[in-house]
Amino acid sequence: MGMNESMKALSDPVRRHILEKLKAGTRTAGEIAADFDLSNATVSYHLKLLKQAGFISEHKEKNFIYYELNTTVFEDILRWLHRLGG
Amino acid sequence: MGMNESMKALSDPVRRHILEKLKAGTRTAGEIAADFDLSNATVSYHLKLLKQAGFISEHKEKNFIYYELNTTVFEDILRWLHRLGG
DNA sequence: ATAGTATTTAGATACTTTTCTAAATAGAGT
DNA sequence: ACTCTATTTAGAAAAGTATCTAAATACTAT
Repeated sequence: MGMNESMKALSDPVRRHILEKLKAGTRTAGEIAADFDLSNATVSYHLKLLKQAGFISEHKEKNFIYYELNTTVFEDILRWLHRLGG
Repeated sequence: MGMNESMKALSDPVRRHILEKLKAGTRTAGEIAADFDLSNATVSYHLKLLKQAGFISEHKEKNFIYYELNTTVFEDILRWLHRLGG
């Protein structure tokens, strides 16, 4: 975690779209992948980066992996942006 | 401009540092470059990206180019972050 | 045990970004 | 006009990121 990892994570449109989707509620990896014209492997890679940056967390259930949004991480970024231009 | 350009611009630590420096007041390209262990050409490249994304603006005076922070661009990003996690 | 589904990991390739050096531009002062 | 300083642009090399396909893992259900 840290500012750099967070900002890098948010710098890709696919990853921002994933977060927006998860804002509406928990989703499985497959449901998330279905939104994109990308292989599941690629979406899995993006999920991994978001998870590493702390934006999402996962839990297994049956043979699905559910992802959910983790809002606490946004605070540092918001603080930084507010200090600069908010 | 647009979300993608803004986020990409903020995704690099050098560029974030430049914005922080400019928060304290207008600076010339040279003064900004002096903060980094990078060539002036490289810093100039980062300034160009920040300018294109609308985060900074420039004006010439003698043979210096002064850069200054442009806070209005932060609003879209703040809105997006607030909607998601704020 | 086997077969099927969901997802990730590995390795390769293509693309993008960052950085450098050298050359170009522009303006200031002599 | 010439020289000096400030800065940018061009082109190339290096590093980093996104993507794919194929193989691996893990769990379910028969």
